[in-house]
Order: sequence, then C-alpha cells, then structure tokens
Amino acid sequence: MDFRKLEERIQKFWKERRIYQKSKEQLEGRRSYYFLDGPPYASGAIHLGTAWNKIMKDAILRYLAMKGYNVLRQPGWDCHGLPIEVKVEKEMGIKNKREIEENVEAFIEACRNWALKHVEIMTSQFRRLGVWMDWDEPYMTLRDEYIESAWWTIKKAHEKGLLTRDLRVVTWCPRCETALAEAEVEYRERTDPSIYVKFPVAGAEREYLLIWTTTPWTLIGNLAVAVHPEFEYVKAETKQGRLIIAKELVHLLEDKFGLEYRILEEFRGSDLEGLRYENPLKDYIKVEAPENAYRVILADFVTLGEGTGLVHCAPGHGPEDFEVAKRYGIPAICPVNEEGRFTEIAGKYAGYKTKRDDKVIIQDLSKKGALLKAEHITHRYGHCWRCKSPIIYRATEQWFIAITKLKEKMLSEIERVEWIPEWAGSARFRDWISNAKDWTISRQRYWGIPLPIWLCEKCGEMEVIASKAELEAKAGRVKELHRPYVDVGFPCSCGGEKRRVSDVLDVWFDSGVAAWASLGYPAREEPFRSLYPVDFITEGHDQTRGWFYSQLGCGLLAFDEVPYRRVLMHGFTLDEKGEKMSKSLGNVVTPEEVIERFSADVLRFYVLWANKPWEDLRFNWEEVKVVAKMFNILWNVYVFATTYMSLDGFTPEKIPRNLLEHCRSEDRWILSRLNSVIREVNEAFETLHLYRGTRALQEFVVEDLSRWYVTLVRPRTWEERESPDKIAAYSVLYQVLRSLAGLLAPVVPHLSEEIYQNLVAGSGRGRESVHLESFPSPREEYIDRELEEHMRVARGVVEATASAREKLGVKRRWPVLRLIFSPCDEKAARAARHLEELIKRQGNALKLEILSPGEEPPEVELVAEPNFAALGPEFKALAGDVAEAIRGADARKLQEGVQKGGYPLTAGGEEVLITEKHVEFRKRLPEHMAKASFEHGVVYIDATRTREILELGFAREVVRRIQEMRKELDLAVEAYISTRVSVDDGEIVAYLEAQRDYIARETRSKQLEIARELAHEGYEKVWKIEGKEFKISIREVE
RNA sequence: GGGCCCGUGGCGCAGCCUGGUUAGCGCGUUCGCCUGAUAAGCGAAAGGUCCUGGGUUCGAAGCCCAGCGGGCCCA
Repeated sequence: MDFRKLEERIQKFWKERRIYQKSKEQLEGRRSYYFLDGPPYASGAIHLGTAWNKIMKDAILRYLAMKGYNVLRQPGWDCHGLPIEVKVEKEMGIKNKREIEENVEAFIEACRNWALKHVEIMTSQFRRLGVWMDWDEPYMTLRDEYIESAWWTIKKAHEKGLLTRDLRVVTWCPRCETALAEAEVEYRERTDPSIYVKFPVAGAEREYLLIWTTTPWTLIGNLAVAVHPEFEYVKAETKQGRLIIAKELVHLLEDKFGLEYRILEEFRGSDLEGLRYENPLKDYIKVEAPENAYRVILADFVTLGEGTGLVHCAPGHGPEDFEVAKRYGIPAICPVNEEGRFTEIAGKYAGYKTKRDDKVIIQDLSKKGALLKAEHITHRYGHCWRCKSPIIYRATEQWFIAITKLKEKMLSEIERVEWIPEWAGSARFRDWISNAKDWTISRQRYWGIPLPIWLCEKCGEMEVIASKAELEAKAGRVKELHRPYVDVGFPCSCGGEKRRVSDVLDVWFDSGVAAWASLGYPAREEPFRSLYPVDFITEGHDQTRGWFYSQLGCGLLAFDEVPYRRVLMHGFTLDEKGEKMSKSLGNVVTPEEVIERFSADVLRFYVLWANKPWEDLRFNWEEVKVVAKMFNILWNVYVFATTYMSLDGFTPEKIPRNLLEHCRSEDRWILSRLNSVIREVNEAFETLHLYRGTRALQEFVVEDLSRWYVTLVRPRTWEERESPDKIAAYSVLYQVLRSLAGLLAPVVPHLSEEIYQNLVAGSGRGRESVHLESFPSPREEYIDRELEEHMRVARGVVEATASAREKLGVKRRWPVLRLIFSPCDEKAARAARHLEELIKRQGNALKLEILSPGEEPPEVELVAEPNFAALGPEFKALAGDVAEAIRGADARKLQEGVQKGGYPLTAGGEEVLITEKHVEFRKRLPEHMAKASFEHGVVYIDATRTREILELGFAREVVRRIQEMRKELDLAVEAYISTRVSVDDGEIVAYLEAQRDYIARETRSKQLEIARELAHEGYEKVWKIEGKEFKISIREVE
C-alpha cells in the first residue's frame, strides 16, 4: 500500500470539499481556545525538530477541535533579526555595516523578501505534513500592526519606569557589530591563549602580582586586580622575582613554571587591598589612569579553581569586573570599538583586533619580561548564535528593561502555569529566572522592530511612540514602520528636534509580545478581549531561556501577568547516536526524506509515539519501520473487513439495535477493549502525554484487533448464509474501525480519513469527513474488566498450547486430543471455563479439561533418581544395587517416606535406609504429552493420534494445499472448482473420504475425487505430507 | 562550579509519580508455525550487575543520599 499517494488524494479531497473551513465553521460560537503558535524563524527549510513541533501542535489542536473547542489555529512567523541579515549580507556581497549604511532601504527590502519567500517555502512543507492551520492568515512580526503592538509594550515599560539606558558591559558580536542578549549567546568549545602575567608592584623592585587570563587583549583595559578578602596569599622569592600568589596555589610555581621558591611572607587577601601596581603594557598604551585605578581590590567572585587567586579586572570587558570596579569608584574604559578594533587610547594597538591579535600583546608582554608562561586552553566560550563569531564584552550605552525588578513577580507568576513536565517550570524555568539579568533590548542593527524612542537633540527629552498614527501626527506620513522609513524627526517643545534612537529591538522582544500582537491588540480590541490569555503553548526546551521567558517578561510589562496558562516543553531531535543533527556532521534527516520513504502519517505517528515528548527524540529509521508495519497491519484489517462486508452486502443499517445480545464473548471483549482504549487515548490527550495514546492505539491495533480478534472472527465471515452471528461480527468490526478512525484522526489525519470515507461516509452515514466528527468518548457500559481479564487468561492458555506443541513437534493444523489446563488459581479456572469453546477452537483441541487450581493430570509421573554422589561414598560396592532399588521403588511412597525421615529398601539382600540426600525426585510426562507454563497456570497437551485426529489432520493438510493452489491460479474467492486427490495409501484415502464434505466445503469443490490412483486434470501438483506423496489437481468450474 | 534531565538484554523504548507476581515491548539473531487480511502475519528460544555504592523498608528498577557517565542550560 502506497500511503503517500493516499495522502495526496486525501489532501486534494480536503481542499476540494473545503473540509478545513467547514470544521472551523461548525465550531463557531463554541467554547474558544487560545492556542498560540511559537513562531518559527523564517530563514530556511523546516527540519525534523520543526516538523515534530508542528505535528504535536496539529494533533492536539485537531483533538481539541473534535472535542468541540473553537480553537485558534493561527500560525506565526518570526521574520526579523540577525540570521536573515547575515544571509542577505551574503547574498548581496556585503561585508560590514558601512556597506549596509550606503543603502538601508535596499537592504531592508531584501530582508523582507527573504523572509516572505521562506515563509512560503516553509508553509508548503507544513501543509504536506497535514498540519491544519490558517496558512493564509498567519501573524508575522514584520507587519506594521505587529510592530505597533511591540511599540505599545515598550511604552508600557516606559510608563512603569522599567525602560532605562545605561552604560553596561554587554556581550557583543564584533562581526555583527551589535550587542547580544544572554539568550543569543551560544557556548561552544574553543581554544584560546592561557597566559600568566606578572604585574609589577609599584615602588618595589622585582615584586609582582601574578595573574592569569585567557583574554590577553583585555589587559589593555585592565584597571585593577581583585583578590578574595578571606583567602591566604604569599609572597614567594623566585629567580623571576618575588611573586604574590594564593597560598593554596603556590605549588604552581614549581609544578607549572619550574621555579624554585621560598615563601617570604604570608597575608590575607584583605591585607592586600589598595596595593598599587603598574600595567605591564603601560609603555605601549595611552590609557590615562583614572583615579583609584591600578590597585588591588577585594571581590568575592575570586576562586582558586583556575588561575592564581589574583584576578585581572578590566571593567570595560567583564560584567563582574564592571560591578566590582564601580564599588571602588573606578570607571570603565573601553578601548574597543564596535568592530572589535582597538581605539586610539590603546596606543600602539589602535586598529588591531581583539582576540585575533592576542599574539602581538603576548609578544610585548614577553619583551617586557612580564610573561611568566603562555600556553593554550580549550574551554567553552560564548559565540554569537547567529554568525558563530566568538563574542567579546564591551561597556556600551544600551537600552534595558529592568527585568530584575520584576524577578519576584516572575517567580510567583510561573506558579500559575501548568507545566508539562512539571519540572520544566518548577525547576528549570525557575532556575533560569532566579539568575536573570536585566534585558538588553537594543541592537545596533537594521532588520528588526525599530526602537520607538525619540530623543531631543537639544534638551535630551525622551518620548516613546506607541503607534504609527501617533508618529504620523508628529512627523507626517511614514511609509511603514521599518528603518529607514521610521528614522524621521519631529520638533520638541524646547525648540530642538527629536530624533529616533537608531537601534532596533532584540528579536526576542518580537515574539515576546505575540500573545496580543498576533491578535492586533491594542489597535483592535477583538478578538483579544475574548481570547486572552493564551490557553496553551508548546515549544522545545531551548525556549526556557527564549520564548517562555520573553513572553513572561513582556506579559509583565503589558498586563502584569504571565500571558500563558499551560506549557508543554518538548525535546530536540537527535540522530541515532543521540548527537545533534547538523549539516557538518552529515547526519541530518529531513522530514521530506521520511515522507518520501514512508509517509507523512508514518512520520506523524512515529514522532508522537517514539518517546516522552520532553525527552530528546533519537531519530531511528528502524523504529519508523515499526510504525509503518503497524500501519500495514491496520490497513490489512481494514481491507479484510471492508472486503467481506461489501461481498456480503453489509451496511451499517444492518447493525441490530440490541447488538450485544447477538455478540459472542470475543465480540463483547473487543468492544470492551475498544472502549478501554478510547478512555486511555482521551486521557492521553487531556494530559498531553500523547505517547501513551499512540502506544495504546498501536497495542490495540496489533495485539487485540489484528492478532486476536480478526483471527477469531475470520471463519464467521466465510459463512455463506446471512446469519445473525455473521452480522454481529460485521457490526462489531464496523464499530471498532469507525471508532478507530476517530481516535486516529488527530494523529494520522490522512489514513483515518481514508478509512472513514470508505467505511462510514461512503455508506451515506456520518459526516462529510472524519475531522468533522466528535472525538470518540468511552461508553462505560461496554467496558467489562472481568472479560478482558478472562481473555488474557484464554490467550495465555492458547499461547502455552502453541509452546507445548512446539516441544512435541505437533503442527498447529493438527488437532490435539486433549488440552489440559491446570490453573494457578480459581480466577484463572473461572476464566478458562468462561471461554472454554474459544480456547478449544484456538488451541485446536478436541477436548479441554480444566483442573482444580494446582492439580496435576494423572499422567504426570513421579520419578525417583538415585544421587550417586551420596550413594557411592556411603554404600561403596552396594551403591549400584541401592540405585537400582531406588529406580524400582514406588516413587510416591518413597517420597512420602523420605519426607518423614527415611524409607527402607532392600538392595543386594540388605536393608538400607534411604534419606533425602540419596534421591532426587522429578516429574515426567508420557511421550505423547508435553506441558508449558505461563502466568496463569500450566497447560498440558495430549497429542495421541486417534483415528479422528488422523482424519482431521490429513483433511486440513489437503485443504491447505488446495487453497494454496487456488491462490496460485489466482482464482476469485467465490470461484468453484473440481478437485482430485490421490495418495498411494489406503488408510489415508479412507481418512480423507471420511472428511469429504469438509474438504469440499472449505475448498469450494463441486466435485471431489479421492483415490489411491487417479487420472489428474487441470492444474496439477505433487505435495509431500507427513512423508507421503499426494498428487492434487484442480480445475475451475462454473 | 551550579541547575535540570537521562542511564533498564546488541539496538530503540515502556515501567518509576503511587515500592509488592518470574522486569515488559519492539527491532535484530536462531528455530519453528500459520496463511483467501497474504509482496503479509504469528510463536518460541537465546539474550538483563534495571549505571555504581550506601540508606529506608518485611520487600527497591522504583523512594532517599552520594558517586560515575551522557545531554541541555547557565556560570
């Protein structure tokens, strides 16, 4: 079965019949449900992770729709930001910001086109997955209306006094020439210099503070050295001079630098405070020493893990340095420009690049005799997560949201949210928030929401604009709200001109406002008023620091609350080895590839089945195959059922009103199981543990429906007459498949539609589409726990029978004379009695005997085995005779005696006392019997070949061969044949003759000749059965 | 260094919240079986220090503590 073609057909059907629109229409006015799509970034193609994310959303939304919720299904697109800028720069051959400045308008238009093009590409990919969303009406962060919502939110922040501009040390990407937020920094392995430097103590000969750094370039901006006030330090005499180092690390002098040393003095860190020193690079640089600079200061963040216990402080290049220096009144200097090049005050280094030119500085330190050791270290270091350049820290003026003031509120707000899994909120997110820093929202870039802040050039007055109308009222017509169009000025009340701050907003702010911006608020009141707050979001665990956080921050600014109520945090997709998929590793699996090899439904089911959603998904082709196999089984069941239904002209109208009364045990059982599964699937969707639902469905389809029920029900569908028994079977199959189509609809929308169309809609019943149906609800009156339990026992008996047969080499086609079940308890006994007929039939036994719990069949023989290891030493020469006597004794009596302490036997003329150690007892079955035990007891079979069994066995062997030949001839199921069977064995001929009617009926043979010798005609074949040659011929007849 | 998650036969996963049969399932391997759902299907066998060590308990894969290994996030 090619499920891909089926899916194309179904998608066409949906389109032509406007099923999606109809499903929305039928939900109008029902309970509304606000789902908010976390906007994927519009820069490329979707990958497996994006597909997983949308599939999860789609399944949940489809479920909710079938439950009667009027679900908002608006997709979103994150359209701004550096990644698109970086790609457009490449496309346009632009290398830096200067070249962008030459024509900002062209750059912006190129960015917009890039975003729109990729929105289109990704939309069609999502559509192919069968994701039902309002693809023609998405929210996009690049629209004016959306930008206005962000502006309005910034204004709210301003009104709350949380919008500030400040000199701070921020993470900075020198390639993109912009500040980055914490969330935009990606930590990865990198090799950097690791140097130990001697800072000369002022006014002392050959006396040095020993520091360690991995960023030599920051030494230019060094203004202090920090020590821990509580740590012990020493001054040690070495041939490199007198070095000051933490006492605990003094061994490094010898171990690492090969210096013999002698400790001259010991002191506490606090004793060092205020000690003056000189920057070893002072001759090369033009830094004018600020007041209080070049002294030892005290700081708690100093550790002894790495370095020397003395930390070089460059307040312009480290947030902690900045803070601690501020306390000592040491201002930050930043001798590095936006591109990461040194400025004039760096003296000789002006124009050199940070990091890249570290080696020049290291050489100079060496020249000055200040370098104690230079080596390399591989460590984790922050990189720009868009262009991958290593970041630097720079002290710059940036705009901030003083989010730290809201920390307590954030912590209490997240408790209002239901997190799945629970620890995503209570532990992971809580931890992130606890460590939150103020939010740097300004970016020195172009393709983003312009910061809506205007400053007066003359008086410095600040004004935040919240809408396009507001801006146009002041500044005249504005084409749209991007740079360069918004970079317009207007007069200030002081007579000066207000100009816009040239920055754009951090893109995380864009998506952070989605809960209202996507609905056009505040420009439009509706539908915001009726929908907000967001009922549900689901994204990957990377969004803990991303969207979950930015929404929380923005929500507090706008409405003083967290804007969402329920969050499902999901994992990442990894490759089979658990490694990240990446182009460079060549291990990327694309959704298209999976659809190409299997189908969208297989992919959908797979990702919702393979593991718990919050754990990372290791993509595994073998497992995808397992899902495909399950689909095949389901398809076979469906084809089987519908084939026979239509052959017999069954329609749902024929389902009897009092169906249960016509049902056999197995029918009632499968209906019970079905309703149990319906309950499970409902629970799975309600709790968002989708994998429990998909697993329950798989189990049901494969184990209950296909392997058990269909096997049981098959003979009934072959009946010629229209019996109530057959109608009952069809009715049950119909109900099961119909419910199954509904249950599967959210997960596998295409296949379930196909089944529904053919089975339900095709017969003029039900709705136009399965997706317009209600989700199945369990009917408790069908659930019979006891029956389900009984069936488990019955299946166990049948399976144990198969196992016992295997031990004796008795094929399943051959009946066994007796099947004896020794149940482990009364419950199992009851179950077997209840389903006696069924067990007999499936076990292919002529008779079923059910024993009392623990009872053994009389054929079980107790055998006493002599234990030679004990007999030899004790009885010496007599041992052989004793052994013989033990074997010859009545084992039961012997066992009784031994248990009482001893049993006398006569051996070689002497009486000996047999005790426990002399003998071992075991049980034995006669050769025609075998046993197998299982959970609920022990099953014995008696495979004695009676005349009846020989008849039935050979008859079935022959029937099976004839069926095979019918198939080889490709005969229609209902075709009649004429059959001849010859075997050169009079007894066998007699057996077959006795079963003539059975053979003829099963093979639809109008004539049947059986003899030792025959003239054959038609299709002819020789078969070997039980060592005998059978010649069989068949010929189709009218 | 900190926070969170994960660790169960060769492989991929359930089970853990709420302690209680002989720890399940699928894939793979071997051997069989069945077959008008059939380019399928089924069964059996082999295969396990439930990461390690302590603790709690009558009883621990599960709960607690410590450690080891891996991942993610942060410093």
